[in-house]
Amino acid sequence: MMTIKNQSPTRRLIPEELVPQLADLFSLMGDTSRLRIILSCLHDPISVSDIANQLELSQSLVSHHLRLLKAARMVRPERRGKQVFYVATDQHVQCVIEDMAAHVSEPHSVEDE
Amino acid sequence: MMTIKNQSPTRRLIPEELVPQLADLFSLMGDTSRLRIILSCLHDPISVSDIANQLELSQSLVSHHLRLLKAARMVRPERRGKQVFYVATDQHVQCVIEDMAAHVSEPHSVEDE
DNA sequence: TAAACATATGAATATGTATTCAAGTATTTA
DNA sequence: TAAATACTTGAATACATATTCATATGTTTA
Repeated sequence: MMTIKNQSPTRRLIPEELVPQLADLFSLMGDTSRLRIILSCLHDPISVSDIANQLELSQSLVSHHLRLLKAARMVRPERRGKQVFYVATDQHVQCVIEDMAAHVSEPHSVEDE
Repeated sequence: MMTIKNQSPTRRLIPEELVPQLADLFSLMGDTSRLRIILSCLHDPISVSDIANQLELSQSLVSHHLRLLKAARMVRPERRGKQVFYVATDQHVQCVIEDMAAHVSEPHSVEDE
């Protein structure tokens, strides 16, 4: 049998005091409206009204969500004249989403759902 | 003003129909008790009562949470006699958590919080 | 079999929060 | 300057859900 690389070097322990912070971030991503908003400004800056139009959400709602996302440093605002453009702060969020998508795509038997 | 939808040729890695599923998963990880439970059974199978003792949560609460995590295929049960051991189904969840931890550790100025 | 142990589940509650509406602030334009 | 545009914010509400308690189910042991 082939030797399998032990995963211990890649294992990173999550310190207990980080858990609430992490949970807050996951919670933010746990709302479909907010997750769509995150996806909208993941790669390129986009204005609030463009997000609202694209996702068919009220501007007020988008703004409320962006405030939370901004507070969690998941997005960063950038004013351009009358408009405010938002963009994801770093690439980690994108990685998080892609990893989760990989989890969803993981094969599984039909009986365990 | 501008009502053009889909105006940018953004590469959408995440298909729209996947969003609700992803949001559900993130939502599950967005609760501190549940996130701790996930971390408890991330690497090795652990019994319900051991999780409850370790995290100082009631057995009932742990069981309720495990039911949701199991339904989302984030953990998998395995009976051993009277006890039921739970373990994470795949490594993607671990990656998700580590990516998010990296986001938290990302350097940032103190004024934007 | 009954008793014990381990886990699961249903109902009730209390707390949180997504969304809407109305009003406010900021920036540009006439 | 006032008006128009773009966004923000506070309050109210409707809905979701984390937790507890009591009870049920499943498994082993006496």
